[in-house]
Amino acid sequence: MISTKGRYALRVMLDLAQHEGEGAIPLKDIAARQEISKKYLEIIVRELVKGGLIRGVSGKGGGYCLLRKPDEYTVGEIIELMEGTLAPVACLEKGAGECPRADTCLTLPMWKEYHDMIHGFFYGKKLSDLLGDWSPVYFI
Amino acid sequence: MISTKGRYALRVMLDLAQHEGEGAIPLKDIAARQEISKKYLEIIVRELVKGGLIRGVSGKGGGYCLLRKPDEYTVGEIIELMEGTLAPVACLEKGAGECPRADTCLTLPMWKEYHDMIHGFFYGKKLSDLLGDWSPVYFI
DNA sequence: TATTTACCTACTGTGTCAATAGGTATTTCA
DNA sequence: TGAAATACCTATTGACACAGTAGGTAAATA
Repeated sequence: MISTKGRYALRVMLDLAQHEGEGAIPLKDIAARQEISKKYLEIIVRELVKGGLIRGVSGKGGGYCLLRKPDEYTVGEIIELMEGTLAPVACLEKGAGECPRADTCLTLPMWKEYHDMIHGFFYGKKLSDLLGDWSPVYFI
Repeated sequence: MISTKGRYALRVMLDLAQHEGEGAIPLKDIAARQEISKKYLEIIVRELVKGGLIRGVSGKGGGYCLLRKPDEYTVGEIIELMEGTLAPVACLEKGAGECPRADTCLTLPMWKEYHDMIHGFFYGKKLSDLLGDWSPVYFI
């Protein structure tokens, strides 16, 4: 299961994308639209800021805004930042030492294949791919 | 992350598959080969028995055995039995009521796609697919 | 200077994970 | 018939993460 942190973070990013160009978006508004506790969202956006995905603007008229265009974010980087890892098993985590059973483990190849698949899935999706009702731009 | 229950259950099933035709395999032997606490494995095999995947034989000379051929098990049914669900989000769990935000949720379609993908991955893999060093059968 | 916002530290209840402990029931074999 | 080996069962536990809540400080604007 993807935790609420990962799922809420994605919804925050989408909310910011939907209000792109409107300046800093206050968390209060995001919390109201998304029907998520503002207090809890504070924790989530703080991690997004620390992770370099968004920017916070203090003071009156402040809020949060994207640092890139929606098509320059992948869903993978958002989810992975919040979840810590996309690895399905500990031995595939970055920085994990080689498991002593690795040579004979019958399941490891499958976990690798699975990991590659979900990694490809999430990193192959852009934030903009999830924005549904946008006005398409036609290249003439 | 897939829990140890799911991963250990898979290894137990593979161990049983590797010793198919040798009668009941005592848990003690499986625990020794897999280097997993026998006490903890007891919990896992009990669920496998209750789930109808394996059979237990009490008494001296007893143990556990598969109820089907290794190519008649999918990895999916094993993992799903142990994990409870393969759904990545609560609103996609079997028996979950429709989320009130479902109509406007920008992320739901992606979670559905993700769910379908991992479901297909695990249910498309047979237990026998993970057995490495088997003698291939050539169809002439 | 008042207001609005982000930003920060700390705390908490709940539940799951990953086992462990200590038994009882069942079957086989000598 | 009794000892041994096995499955089967209930209960307990420590650690940790999850999903928040509470109550503040700092910064910017009008």
